[in-house]
Amino acid sequence: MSRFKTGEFVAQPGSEILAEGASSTQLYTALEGMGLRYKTLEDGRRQVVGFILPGDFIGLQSGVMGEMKHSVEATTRMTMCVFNRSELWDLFKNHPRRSFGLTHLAASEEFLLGEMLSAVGQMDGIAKIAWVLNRFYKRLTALGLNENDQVPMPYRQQDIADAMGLSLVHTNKTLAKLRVEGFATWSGDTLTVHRPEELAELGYAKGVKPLKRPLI
Amino acid sequence: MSRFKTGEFVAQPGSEILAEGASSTQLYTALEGMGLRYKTLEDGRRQVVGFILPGDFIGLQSGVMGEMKHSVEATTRMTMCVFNRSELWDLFKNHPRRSFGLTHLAASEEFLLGEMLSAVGQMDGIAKIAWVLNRFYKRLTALGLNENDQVPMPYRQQDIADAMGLSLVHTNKTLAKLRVEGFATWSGDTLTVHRPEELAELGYAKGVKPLKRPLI
DNA sequence: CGGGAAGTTGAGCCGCGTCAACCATAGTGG
DNA sequence: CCACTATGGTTGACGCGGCTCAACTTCCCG
Repeated sequence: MSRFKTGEFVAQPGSEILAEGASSTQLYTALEGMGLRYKTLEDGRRQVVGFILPGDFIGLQSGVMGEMKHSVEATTRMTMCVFNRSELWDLFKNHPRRSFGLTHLAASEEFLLGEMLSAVGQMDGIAKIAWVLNRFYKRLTALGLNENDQVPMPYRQQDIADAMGLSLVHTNKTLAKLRVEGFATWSGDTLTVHRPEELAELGYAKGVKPLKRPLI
Repeated sequence: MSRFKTGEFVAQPGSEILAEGASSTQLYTALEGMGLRYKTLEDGRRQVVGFILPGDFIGLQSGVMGEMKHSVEATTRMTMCVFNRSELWDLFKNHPRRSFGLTHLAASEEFLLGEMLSAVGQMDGIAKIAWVLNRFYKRLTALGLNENDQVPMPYRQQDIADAMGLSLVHTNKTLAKLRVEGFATWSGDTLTVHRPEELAELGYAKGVKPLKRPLI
């Protein structure tokens, strides 16, 4: 895969990596740091459509559909691996396994979005918050970033609110509820989960397994 | 593409084509009729994650990830084109254009889900309903199924409610509002849109263009 | 020490969910 | 041919979860 790598790129916290509507000629894989995918509505509201963790691919839509359908922003400092879009073709022509992996990746994204849609559409406030915290905890644990039930959580409450379709105020109050009830504590940029099982149950997510993704 | 076709399949209205969790060895393309994609939560609630129209691909997740992440149900009688999963490999190995098209398709699905998530997460009741009706109207018009501002609409109100995260009752009342205000009338299995522009505006969807998809 | 960004908390209201009838249509069996 | 039933649509009453507004508190960073 290193054949395709054309360089590394470092994004500063708060900077926009790809803009909705842009047709970038570059694609990225996140190596370190965390980011956000979001869509902006005409009245300024924002829907967060995904959290970017190390290993995630960025810009597939642009590569395959010609333009990005959401923006991508670095939350922490991020280092990324850069590819050129033109190499996508080479990949499809000469590396069927890799291109299959890419499709797998797209299907996985679709799966994640479907899960999120179910949460946003069907759950009440407390379940939504429990659901994201749990999903986060599981993904980061799978990445080996869990130390003593603590995982990094560099986002703002507003990001979680925009992800789950709740107001900032209500998100805050719901987090407080989870805290005093002893399920999980999110303070500063670390999330501590005290009772993983019960948190997962609150988020109706007993059966969700971590995704295994083929290397790319 | 006909090389890959292994047959045709007809599904009766109300029947389940693929079940969540199933690892089918068959993939389908819808030729005629309409269907639903949905996820079922543990407490029985349902989130509709997509409407299937002629030309849509069914079972990509199963083909590429090993199992379906949502169920698929025929709403009307549907006729579908059937492929075998094993042929997916052949496609990736020997038909880069086709496999690229498949990835494009997966990315398009992801895009649609993102749009839907934004609507469900950020809009209020009337905007949500206006948004789906408008999306439906546009997609069906693009398929040439529009006659005199009328398009087929074989779904139940419950399906729309489950798609937009609203209760059946509130969906019904909101539809009534759109009807008396003269935006759109949905009666029986036809949807009549009287003022497309204003309906679209209600749904914050001025800028949404129909997707062009490469043939598969 | 001043200013801006994020988090916290209370008050008050309303959109939407739930409950509960009731109506319309179509298919079924006696 | 007509009760009987099932499915889907319609409408009103009422309560609550979550939104908005608004103040206040940290905590940085210059």
